[in-house]
Amino acid sequence: MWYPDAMVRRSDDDALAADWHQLMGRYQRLMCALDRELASHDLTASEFEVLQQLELSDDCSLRMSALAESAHLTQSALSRLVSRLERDGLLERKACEQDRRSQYVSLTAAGRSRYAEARPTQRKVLREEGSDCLVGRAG
Amino acid sequence: MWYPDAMVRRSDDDALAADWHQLMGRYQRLMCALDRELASHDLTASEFEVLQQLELSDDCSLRMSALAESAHLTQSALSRLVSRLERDGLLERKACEQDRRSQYVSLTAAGRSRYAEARPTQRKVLREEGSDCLVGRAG
DNA sequence: ACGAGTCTTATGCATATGCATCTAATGCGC
DNA sequence: GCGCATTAGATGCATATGCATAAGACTCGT
Repeated sequence: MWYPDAMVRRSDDDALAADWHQLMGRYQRLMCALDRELASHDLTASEFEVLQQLELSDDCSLRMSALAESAHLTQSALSRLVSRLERDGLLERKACEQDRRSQYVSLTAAGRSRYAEARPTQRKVLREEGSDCLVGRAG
Repeated sequence: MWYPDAMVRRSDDDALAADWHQLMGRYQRLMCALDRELASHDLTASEFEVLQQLELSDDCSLRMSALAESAHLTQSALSRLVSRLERDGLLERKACEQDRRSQYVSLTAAGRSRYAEARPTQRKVLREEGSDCLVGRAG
């Protein structure tokens, strides 16, 4: 069945809006719970995510832009977040030889162990708060 | 197959984490796009959501607590958000007769028309940015 | 009727975030 | 080699947010 551009079927749009509404709900609930619980490890959910992406990377090291991409953060948000974690000794910036505009970010030993400590907490929250809204959606 | 509490199957936890990672990505991308586009109507995505929940309510009026719940916002976030929209004349607080702790929030005419103006923009963003990560997930 | 406990909303404070912009470095055409 | 466009990352600024708490209103037991 066909519809002109200017008259997209109302129900399609509304289904999309309903999905988005649901997505917001899941995100807010999980994000708040994670921030609250991870606070005991002095980490926010975003910070944890950055540590995790580094841990999962080949040599625990990524370029800023790649890290921003994989942690779903803005370039500016990542820049500041990395500054915080660097100040706390959890990771370090290293200049890139090939392109002196770029920086490599890598986990320190402290960063790896902080991540190891925090991971069970994060997983517990995901199990407790997210089992009804995450499981089976990995596709 | 059975696993002791302290040793939940690694793959289950990791699947949950992968789902959460994906959820974050979808949320961030859509939220940013919505904020950017809705700015042309002087609205944030959260503000739009509040207007929408009011519009969808029976008499365009809800108690603060109910509104916070249905818009997926913290009580404090909603309180300030409502103050902003009230200052802009898009909605108004009304005292509740039965319980003088409570407030009713209701759309003004300006609020309803602002919502009507903004909705096509929001729907357009959902269609363009969200078609690949929302459709079919309404359940 | 009084007081303890609960609920509803507002607010002080600290902070994370996005956008716009800036600087420095790189690449590309000529 | 020299400009010009592009790219990487840092930062000024304004703002939205969460947590903790405050203040006022309600409830219920005694």
